[in-house]
Amino acid sequence: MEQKLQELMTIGGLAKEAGVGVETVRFYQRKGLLRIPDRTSGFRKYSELDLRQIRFIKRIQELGFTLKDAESLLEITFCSPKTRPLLEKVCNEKIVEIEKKIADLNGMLVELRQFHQSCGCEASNTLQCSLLECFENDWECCENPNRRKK
Amino acid sequence: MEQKLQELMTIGGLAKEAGVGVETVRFYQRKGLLRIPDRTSGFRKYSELDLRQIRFIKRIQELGFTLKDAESLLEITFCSPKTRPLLEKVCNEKIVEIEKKIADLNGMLVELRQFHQSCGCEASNTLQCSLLECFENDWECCENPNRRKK
DNA sequence: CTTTACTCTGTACTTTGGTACGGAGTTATA
DNA sequence: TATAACTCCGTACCAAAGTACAGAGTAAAG
Repeated sequence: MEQKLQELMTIGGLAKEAGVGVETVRFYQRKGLLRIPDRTSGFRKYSELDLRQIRFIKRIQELGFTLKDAESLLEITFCSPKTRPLLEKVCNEKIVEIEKKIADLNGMLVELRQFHQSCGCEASNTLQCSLLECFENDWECCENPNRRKK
Repeated sequence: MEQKLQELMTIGGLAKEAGVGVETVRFYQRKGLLRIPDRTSGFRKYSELDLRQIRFIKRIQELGFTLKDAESLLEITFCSPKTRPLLEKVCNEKIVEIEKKIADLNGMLVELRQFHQSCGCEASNTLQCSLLECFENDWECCENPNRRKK
């Protein structure tokens, strides 16, 4: 553990490395997502750990989670036997959540592809159909020349 | 087209039918997402079309679009050959976006499941490892006793 | 005919995830 | 040493998508 050799970053350096704004770093600190840093003559000093943590947060965010989620994931700092029950719970919740999200997105994808094929792209050369109607008629309005199913 | 027979709804009725709040209807009107309704003695009167339109908006929203997207989709009232290129573009962008999101989430799921098995559950009786490290080390930190791969 | 339920307008407030700004102090470069 | 570039703090602001409220008018039921 050679943390003495580690040169500390200023907030601007950290922000640049992490690809976020300086204000964002301070915002994360206010939100409790970053530990309160040491200071040298008033200036915040950050270590590699803080950088990794911001990257972790950004990663979590990209996956569609909120900062609150990121916070709870960061709370699972160590998975020792003591923290395991909580950890397992949070993990399970997260897994279920992600599975649901994926299912939802797959549903959307199916619908969008249908729309793209039937209305937006290949079909409907001269045929006019309203998008509103397409939705309501399960996208059968365009492909099917004798529409008006109801 | 028997629009004369159609009995018009009041804003509350519309909102209830559409499953949204009264304020939401007025908000949509302000935003230009609903046409300006006729009035009888000051009260807004809505038709079936307005109801269908709100349902459309809600559906679009569920599919991960914003109100702005909904607006632009509503502008594409007809998918004629003329509007098709734009429509196709919007669709494609959305599809790519969703596909990327799903891929990311699947990655996350794999990671979380791995973590759950190796750290959060069966394994790691006395071993301590941080979630942060697990992420960074492609989850080899826990299963593999001789970790520190780099 | 009164009371309750609804509607009207306009403005203000909410949450999430940041951005921007003003006026001061500090550090690094020329 | 001067000057640019950075940092400090607190506050205010932004967009999205609503939600809430005050004070007024209207409509429908008993």
